[in-house]
Amino acid sequence: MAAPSFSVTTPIFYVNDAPHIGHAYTEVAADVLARWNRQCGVDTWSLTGTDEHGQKILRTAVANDVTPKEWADKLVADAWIPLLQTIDIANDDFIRTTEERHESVVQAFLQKLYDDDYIYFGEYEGYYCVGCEEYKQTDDLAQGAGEFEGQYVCPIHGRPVEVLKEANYFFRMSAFGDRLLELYETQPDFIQPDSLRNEIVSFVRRGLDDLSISRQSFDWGVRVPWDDKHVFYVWFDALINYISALGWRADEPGELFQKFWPSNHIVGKDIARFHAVIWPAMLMAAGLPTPRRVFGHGWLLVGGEKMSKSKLTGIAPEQITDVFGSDAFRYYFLRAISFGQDGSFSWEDLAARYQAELANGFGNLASRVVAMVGRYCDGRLPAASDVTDADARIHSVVESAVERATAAMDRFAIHEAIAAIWTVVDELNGYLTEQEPWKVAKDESQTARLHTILATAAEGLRALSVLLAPVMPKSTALLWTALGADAAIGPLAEQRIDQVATWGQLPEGAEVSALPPLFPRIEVDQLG
RNA sequence: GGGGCGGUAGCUCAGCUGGUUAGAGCAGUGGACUCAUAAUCCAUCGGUCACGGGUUCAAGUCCCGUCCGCCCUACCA
Repeated sequence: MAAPSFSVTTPIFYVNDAPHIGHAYTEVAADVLARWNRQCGVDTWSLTGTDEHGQKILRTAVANDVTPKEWADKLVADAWIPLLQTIDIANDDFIRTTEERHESVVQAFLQKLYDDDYIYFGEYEGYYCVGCEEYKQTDDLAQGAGEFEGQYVCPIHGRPVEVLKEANYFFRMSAFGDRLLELYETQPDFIQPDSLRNEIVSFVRRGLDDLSISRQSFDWGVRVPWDDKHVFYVWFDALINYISALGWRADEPGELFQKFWPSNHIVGKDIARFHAVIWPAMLMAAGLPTPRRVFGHGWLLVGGEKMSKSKLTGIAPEQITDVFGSDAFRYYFLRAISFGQDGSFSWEDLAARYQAELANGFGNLASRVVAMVGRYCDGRLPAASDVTDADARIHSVVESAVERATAAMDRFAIHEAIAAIWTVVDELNGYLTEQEPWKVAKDESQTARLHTILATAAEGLRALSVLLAPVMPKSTALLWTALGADAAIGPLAEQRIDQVATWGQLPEGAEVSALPPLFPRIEVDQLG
């Protein structure tokens, strides 16, 4: 049997404008899943990247008086790569659709479909919205007013649509309806969450049309290999990134592809259909395995409305990380929002959770334990001796948290996993208050008891560091070092989640060093 | 037009196949404690479960209707 492996992708982001917290949310979720699996000892691979073709980018570039490639290069360098730094993403690869390694795979993939008669030449006429990059049915359109009087306008972009008549290549997607339904049936978690699955299933049940997959009205795209007057439609080009990055070839699948395909796709629910219908149909046509899972997360609501780039309600991730840090960003969005559902964002809620959960809960817990080991044990980790029910209870809470968090992460229920882990924070704070080590320390006959309490608390922090490392890599690393764990048992990133509940890993005498506040209080006037 | 989702404490949300006095976190209030980032711990206040009917011994939980918010999707023209 092959070694367990896990691969996860984000959508590749359209480089037409700057990243907002919705993009960052997707990135963080995928990153946490990747880091978690990696620390479970699973061979893991995570992918993100940028989507750089299409008419919209061409037009934006022209408007800015640069070539589309120059425009894309600039945004990738100035905005999208830095985003990954801002929110601390540890991706294994970053693919750009303008890279040769991608374009050649797109051509090979579609050539194969063409050779096997899944692609044919046809004609299409319809209303086309440049903003959406897609054809619209008339009922999807609004009547224009004012300067656009008498024209159809796209309700999303508020701009008139264009009538296009194109002779294009079409993909025979209509042939795959039954096989897609069978896929949804036999693999119920192929599309998650269930609400989204239901939508997709009923969409496919109504029957699928063939898809126009090429354009000849402009040339910013991957050239159709058998007809150089055409370029591929941007979505067809883009979806293939998931296997081009793995080095797939028509004749030679390649090592990465063999090992990591099929991947798990994390996407916003608005593009779930591309990933759960079109993409698997393309893969079926090519005779390749369909994705492991397509998970559509919800939208971030700001003031009750979907945050969107076209409505300019976007918040830049740095606005948050500059004040609260990347760990808090990662924690907040994954903890406060049920993964898969829409979630409200507000500065008030962010600040409140930062204060209550990170500063007062986890951060302060770390401070008090480390400070007591310093004060009462000269900074040397003490050993536990006679274990009371209270001590044993800490251990069992950790065991239960690991079990529940692992089960939740397997379902991509990230918020549930974090909630399960957080029971350890709450339990430890209560344990310390009840055991009153500061009182025990005043009685010299109770030194053994004092040591047991502090050793138990430190073990709890060790477990928390490991369990929370995927979510908050920076602060847990600080805590890990302060506990002396780095020197005693090795780097945090190498600690296994499936072994974290084994008690007593921190050795007696480990050097516990001072710890600055992990989540310093934020003054109100620092808020954006 | 059809289908789906949501409307539960000030805020954000749990409440599975109907079953004792509807829950959590935060915020508020009172108390305990001092190791810690004026942190922690305990207690407590707070809801006609959108509205109106119905089924049932029993409904937030099922059925019908209405209102509000959102999503998917058709047709006539």
